Amino acid sequence: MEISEVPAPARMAGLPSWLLGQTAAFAYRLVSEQMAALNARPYHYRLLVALDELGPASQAEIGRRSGIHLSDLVTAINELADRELVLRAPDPADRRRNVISLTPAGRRHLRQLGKRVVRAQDQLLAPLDPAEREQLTGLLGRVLDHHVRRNKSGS
Amino acid sequence: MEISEVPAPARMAGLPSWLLGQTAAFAYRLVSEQMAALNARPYHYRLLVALDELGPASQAEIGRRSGIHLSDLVTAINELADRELVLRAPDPADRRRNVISLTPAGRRHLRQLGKRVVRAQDQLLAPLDPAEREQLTGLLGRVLDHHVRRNKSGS
DNA sequence: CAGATTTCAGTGGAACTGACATTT
DNA sequence: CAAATGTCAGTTCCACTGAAATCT
Repeated sequence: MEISEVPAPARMAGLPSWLLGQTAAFAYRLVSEQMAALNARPYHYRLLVALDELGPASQAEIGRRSGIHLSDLVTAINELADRELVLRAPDPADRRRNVISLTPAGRRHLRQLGKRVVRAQDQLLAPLDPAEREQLTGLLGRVLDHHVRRNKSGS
Repeated sequence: MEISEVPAPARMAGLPSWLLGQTAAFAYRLVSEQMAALNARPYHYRLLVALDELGPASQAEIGRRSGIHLSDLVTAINELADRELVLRAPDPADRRRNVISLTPAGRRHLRQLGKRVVRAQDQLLAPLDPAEREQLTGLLGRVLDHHVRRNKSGS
């Protein structure tokens, strides 16, 4: 991901959708770079966070919580299970299910990733002071909320 | 693109990078949907805007201006040339080059796309009043600027 | 049987890499 | 020859579809 050096065609530069896309790309890259140092991908962090908040859970539950597609979850869990950061065990109570749980190593990994995510946020928002950072997250949160609610009812 | 219904795991919901990614995804989808009605993709709009600002230009120039990768440009121009929205002609002055130019139909197409892009922005920012919209674009612009400048020198 | 869960194979767009031929 | 240009084939990542097997 080298990302266009943004010659900023005049007509694009003012478009919120374009600004969002470009900024999100930088954000994603910063986070990815931080993760890569621990051989991790953003999906791993999202998954581990969801798992940490849920406790041992089925893949379907993790999918709903993390927003990761079920088919992608399979892959991500495979990757994490191979490194013994999570454990995948059949649920004796419901044999359709796998119960996924964090291992101690997984918990450590999550903490390391967390630190790096924070670092990436700081790099991302470097030009903004704390008040402005809150303004930005506040505005984004409201926009996002609006669309999330619309989509929930629509599905 | 159905997009996760965003169950907003607590630890993600506050992360600017996550908010940006999610919001950008909605923005991208809104723009894409608007374009799809005219059998167009976002790449087409970016390309046509660049071309309109440049006037007849080589593919390399369009790539630099639009931020679209040269190899992707080939495809996008093929698609637009097939519909006679742009014209690809060899440059007599430099036979390595193709000169790409807008046809009248391409210009009309661009105007139609422009209207739809505006509509998408409005859908995107629906929950914000005009002052807040400016705040958001202002903050995003500053963040983006910071990273663009960093990357320009670094390449 | 409907419905949920897990898995797998595959699609599509965006962005990129690498190689190549051609021309300046 | 180095550099620029255009083309093509292929890769990676995210997000998603569709289908199947298994189980409640």
